[in-house]
Amino acid sequence: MATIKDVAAAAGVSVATVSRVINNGPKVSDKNRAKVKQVMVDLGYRPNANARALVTQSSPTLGLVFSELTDPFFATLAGGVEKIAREHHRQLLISNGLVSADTERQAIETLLEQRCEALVVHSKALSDDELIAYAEANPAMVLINRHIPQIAHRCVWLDNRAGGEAAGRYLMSLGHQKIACVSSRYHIEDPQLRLEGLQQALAEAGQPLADIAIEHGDPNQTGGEVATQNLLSKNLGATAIVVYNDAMASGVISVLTDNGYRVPEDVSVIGFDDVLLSRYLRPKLTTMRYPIEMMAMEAAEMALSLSSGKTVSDCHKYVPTLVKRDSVLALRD
Amino acid sequence: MATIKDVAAAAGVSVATVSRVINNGPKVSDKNRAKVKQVMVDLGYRPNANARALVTQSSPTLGLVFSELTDPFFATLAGGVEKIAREHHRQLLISNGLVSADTERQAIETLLEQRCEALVVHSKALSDDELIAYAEANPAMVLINRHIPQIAHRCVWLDNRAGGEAAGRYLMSLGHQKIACVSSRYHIEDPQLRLEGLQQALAEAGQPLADIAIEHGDPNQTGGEVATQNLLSKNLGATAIVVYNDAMASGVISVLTDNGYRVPEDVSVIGFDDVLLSRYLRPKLTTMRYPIEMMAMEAAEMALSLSSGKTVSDCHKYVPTLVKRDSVLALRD
DNA sequence: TTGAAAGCGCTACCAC
DNA sequence: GTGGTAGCGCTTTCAA
Repeated sequence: MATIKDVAAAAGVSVATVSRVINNGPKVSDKNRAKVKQVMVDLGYRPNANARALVTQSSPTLGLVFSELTDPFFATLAGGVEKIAREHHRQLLISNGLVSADTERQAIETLLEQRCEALVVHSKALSDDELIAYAEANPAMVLINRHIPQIAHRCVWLDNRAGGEAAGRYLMSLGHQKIACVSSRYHIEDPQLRLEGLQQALAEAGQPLADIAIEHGDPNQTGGEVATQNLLSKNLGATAIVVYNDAMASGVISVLTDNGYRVPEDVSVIGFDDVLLSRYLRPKLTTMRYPIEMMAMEAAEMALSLSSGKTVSDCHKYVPTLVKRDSVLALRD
Repeated sequence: MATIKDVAAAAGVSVATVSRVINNGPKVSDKNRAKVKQVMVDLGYRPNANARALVTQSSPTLGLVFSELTDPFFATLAGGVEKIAREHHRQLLISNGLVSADTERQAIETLLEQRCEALVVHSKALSDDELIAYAEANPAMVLINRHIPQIAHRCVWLDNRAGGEAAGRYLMSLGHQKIACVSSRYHIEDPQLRLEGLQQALAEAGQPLADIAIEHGDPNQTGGEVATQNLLSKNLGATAIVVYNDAMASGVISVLTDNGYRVPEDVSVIGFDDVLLSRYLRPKLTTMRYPIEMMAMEAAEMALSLSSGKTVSDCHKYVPTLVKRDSVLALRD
């Protein structure tokens, strides 16, 4: 592959001049500029990004650590980050953290070795302390979907508890009194927070959630199916079910339907996330919207701002909003 | 950030020795090795990947050019590539081609500037000639979802035509005679090929697809809905509909249901792709499986093999397979 | 087993 | 406007 020297030699100018042309620098005669450009094309010259990064001490690259590209939720997250990277003409480097502490650490380290100028990290496995240390050592690193008070200004997060509360309040406002919950033991804190929010809302209204009304499952369709079967066998007589996420909710609806319950006429179901899926389900799923794409975009913008030395505001909390579709029925007006 | 010189100085050895330790090279005394390792930790030293890439003339990086992360189909593609990259301890660099010739070219150029050691490219907008030129200039570049005869050994592709044929044959084998098709004008050739396959299968059986039975729409749920409304207004009396992809099929089913047609009792529907969605739909969607993850994994493996000078076999054609679920009814046994 | 030094391709400074 | 050149952080000879 041709180097800058080859171009300089072929064009009969110095490497300095070629460099100026590459970088659209000033002070190059039109004649030389044209000539150099022509030679670059003829030789198929392509500047070496690594050499550039080495000498400028930074590469126009945005690193992203997260887990499962295949999961629609994470795909949307990645899509948001990619969009911002593209707008800013930055390369996107992706490392999978696999939701394990070792792998997440490894993923961050690799990206740091690449000298990415900015970093968006989705970490659920690393400790607060370790992330704080990373954040302090790397000014252009932003956390997404995580809230650590000491570095709050570097965290873009969702108030899961408020989401759980809102779901509970909404159902109660429609007259639901017997409410059940399909939660998850997914090894992150989100399910627990959503459940706590729900419990608090119900407790405040004097109709607390019975322990027996809570069922756990894997955070996917099958998990929702299994949990619902368990729930049904308890014969609770719930009129509404609050579910950890939309994927589980699809399983919930499926098992309810198979067992002769109509949704929402007999049982209302409310999901969480508002991934694409929720619009494909029948009935269309009422759910708490997790504005993950918007959050990912903000995280990426923040990281890029920080890398250029700008300061950012110190609160990036998002609150889930209710998306009313067809899976919840009003028991009264 | 500490450099190799800092480490060498602090450890009282030369940079050459430090380099040997970094690369697990031989010929370093245990004493020095331990000492250097300790110093690296103390200083928070992290090798500069750019400097390394510069001197070794290659970086352990796999580049991927494709379009929409958010689309489940592409997310699965990216997931497959990511998996292989991870297994081989390669970084993943992603560039969005946006299905436009200029952007796709730009995306490839950027990746080439990074001196990626291998490249997987999903291009629908660039011409055969241009891609052939790229492939010849870059031995470790592999195309996915595209078949160019001159560089067939570098193409991992799906026989869309065979998929259309198989769908048609299947429906006819179940006794369907009035078959309609919801296709797409998406600016790539896939829809056309699938339609041609279908037409051929029907023609061979002497029951050709009427022009009037073909409706086009955007390749998404809404497109499927609109196309189906148009189809219904023609009053064709079709007993089965072959749809371009699963997302459209969801729209097809939805409009059919809203208009009082039961699926599959009144009308059978068959999709294409077998994305996650097809299992969430009710009825579960019968569809032609596009083994995109497997294909993406093969493409990534191939690119990596090529980059290390290995040769690869010269045929990487995949054929869609029928996945029987619940949206197709047999009119006879 | 160790170190000195050349050089990867480029940018940016300084001199002209 | 232009060119010479130091040096970014690292690997890899070659000598010792």
